[in-house]
Amino acid sequence: MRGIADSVGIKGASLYNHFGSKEEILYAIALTMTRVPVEEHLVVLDEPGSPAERLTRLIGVHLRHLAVHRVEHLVSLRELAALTPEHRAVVVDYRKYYQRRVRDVVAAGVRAGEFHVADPLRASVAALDLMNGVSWWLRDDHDVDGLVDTYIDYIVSGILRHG
Amino acid sequence: MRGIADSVGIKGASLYNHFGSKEEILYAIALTMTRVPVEEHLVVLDEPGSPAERLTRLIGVHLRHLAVHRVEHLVSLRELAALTPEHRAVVVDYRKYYQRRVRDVVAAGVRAGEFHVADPLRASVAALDLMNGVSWWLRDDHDVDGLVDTYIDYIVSGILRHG
DNA sequence: GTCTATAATGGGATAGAC
DNA sequence: GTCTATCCCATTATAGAC
Repeated sequence: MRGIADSVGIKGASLYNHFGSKEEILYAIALTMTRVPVEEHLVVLDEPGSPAERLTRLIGVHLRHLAVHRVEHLVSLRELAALTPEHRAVVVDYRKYYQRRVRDVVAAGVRAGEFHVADPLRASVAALDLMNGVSWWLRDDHDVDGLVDTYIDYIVSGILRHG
Repeated sequence: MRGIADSVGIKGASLYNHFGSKEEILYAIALTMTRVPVEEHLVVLDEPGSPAERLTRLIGVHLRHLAVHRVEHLVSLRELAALTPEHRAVVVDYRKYYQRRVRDVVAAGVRAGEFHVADPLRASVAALDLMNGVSWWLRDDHDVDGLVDTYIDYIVSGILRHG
């Protein structure tokens, strides 16, 4: 709490004018980091285009969001266990839904003959692990555009064998 | 500490007959989880065979080790920040060395015309992220043999474009 | 809304009996 | 080598002045 307060330029005790508890702060971070992707990223999966085109767009928005909110992403993962069971369930549900939608577009690509994997769920888990792994080592001086292009290639052309 | 003691069937205070501090326990876990892969896995990179063959064997031993020591793997990642600077440096150095050796075999594969990636370092980071991501969701009832085959395919044929 | 001061809590660590 | 009892201290949280 003191660290958070320091970074905002106030004392630890003053945080309690804005949040009821530490858990509430962690929940706010974790909730934002899972709800925003569901509400704002997944729309690209409903736009026109082939599964490969739609997944490609999702990889872009996913990685760019992660690049901007790297620390919050790590916090929401690390502190998931510190949430109340109720709050944790909300976050986990958002994550599961996101995962499911990625799996669905992979499965659609397989049905359309664009992708060639035996197990769409496993491939979508791998794709998300690959993307989320970026948050462990990304630095501000990295070229995000190049990163996005490379990871689209790794996932779409690589893991999913498109084209 | 009390949780660890419970799982061993003794009281928390009795742990101090075996370890001097909590940090010492965490260091023992983290050190084992980084030194063992360096000392025991990397030998497969020195055995005969093409880069693709040697990397394929490394993926196998890496994932099987991770499947057996899933919890320790997560602990050593999560508690890295809890180590003393000296201990953390040792662990980080082992990890960097492992990473470097994987990059080297990827680079060798590129030079040999087996792999087709623009940046061997980035590809090796992706490959390791992909493998290590498994520890977040692997369960005891998963088929590790099938997992290994799939991930070899994702990495070697997928990301690295072999064959 | 922020501050200082302080309470309350939880968990790492120690002492000493057995 | 394990136990109970306790200490210690960092951290979360509250009280009340300004």
